[in-house]
Amino acid sequence: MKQLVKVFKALSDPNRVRILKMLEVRPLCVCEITNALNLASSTVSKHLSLLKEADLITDEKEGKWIYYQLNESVPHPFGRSLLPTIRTWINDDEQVQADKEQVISVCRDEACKIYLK
Amino acid sequence: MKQLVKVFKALSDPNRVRILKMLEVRPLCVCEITNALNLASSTVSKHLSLLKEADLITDEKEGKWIYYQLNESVPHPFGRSLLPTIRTWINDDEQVQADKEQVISVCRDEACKIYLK
DNA sequence: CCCTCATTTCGTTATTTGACGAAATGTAAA
DNA sequence: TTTACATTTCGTCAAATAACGAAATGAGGG
Repeated sequence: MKQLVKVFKALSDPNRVRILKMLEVRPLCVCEITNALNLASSTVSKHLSLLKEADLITDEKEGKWIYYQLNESVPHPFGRSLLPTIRTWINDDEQVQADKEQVISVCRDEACKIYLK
Repeated sequence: MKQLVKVFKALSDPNRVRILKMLEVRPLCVCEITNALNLASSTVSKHLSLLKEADLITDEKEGKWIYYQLNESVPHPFGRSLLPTIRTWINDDEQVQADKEQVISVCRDEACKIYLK
């Protein structure tokens, strides 16, 4: 029960859903997500840690960056069922579409400097 | 997006999950649920209205009582997908099992007076 | 070894949430 | 038409949440 509720809580914030939908495109570093969501990086970091706590995403260090991605092997049935399902949801949402297009088109190096300006 | 988040929020509280799992057994009136959860009836009423707002349950007047039940025809894909899935989840949870057993065994008329004592 | 920069942690603040009890509402039975 | 009782609404309070900026941490390049 605790774990199930943790998963639903993780999914019950629009910014975290946006993050998940962006991660459907490819793994992203914090600064790319920060750039897209237009939030403080500390806020994005918190969102990511909640998603990670719910085992919905994983992180991987790569040099200076930490890449977050959808968890390919979620240890509980909730995420194993939900992640593929969510992939089919709200793909017609304007915000989600814009987020994904940005993720596809924007150069990471630039994105990671812009938001600090 | 708003609707999806509303559904996940509705599902992100253990008492509301318990309610949904109990409703898998049969429709229930507020006092039965109140009795099982051991909360104030006003609190239960609030939980039910959130679940109803998310279109996960429906209510139906029957004399003095209002029966709540799982929504048989949820108007959005989220609930249509989630309700059957949740039915397969946390059935080994002790609390959920106890709740369901109580729902099965307890006489409604008694349940509805007991909690007011 | 410094400097830069990505990320996290911490402290603060405003808002939301979950709980309660009291009061209001509505219906059925006496 | 009272009375009883199921349910909802309202006001309040404590705890959780989401946001921020500042400071701490960690890794790479000069």
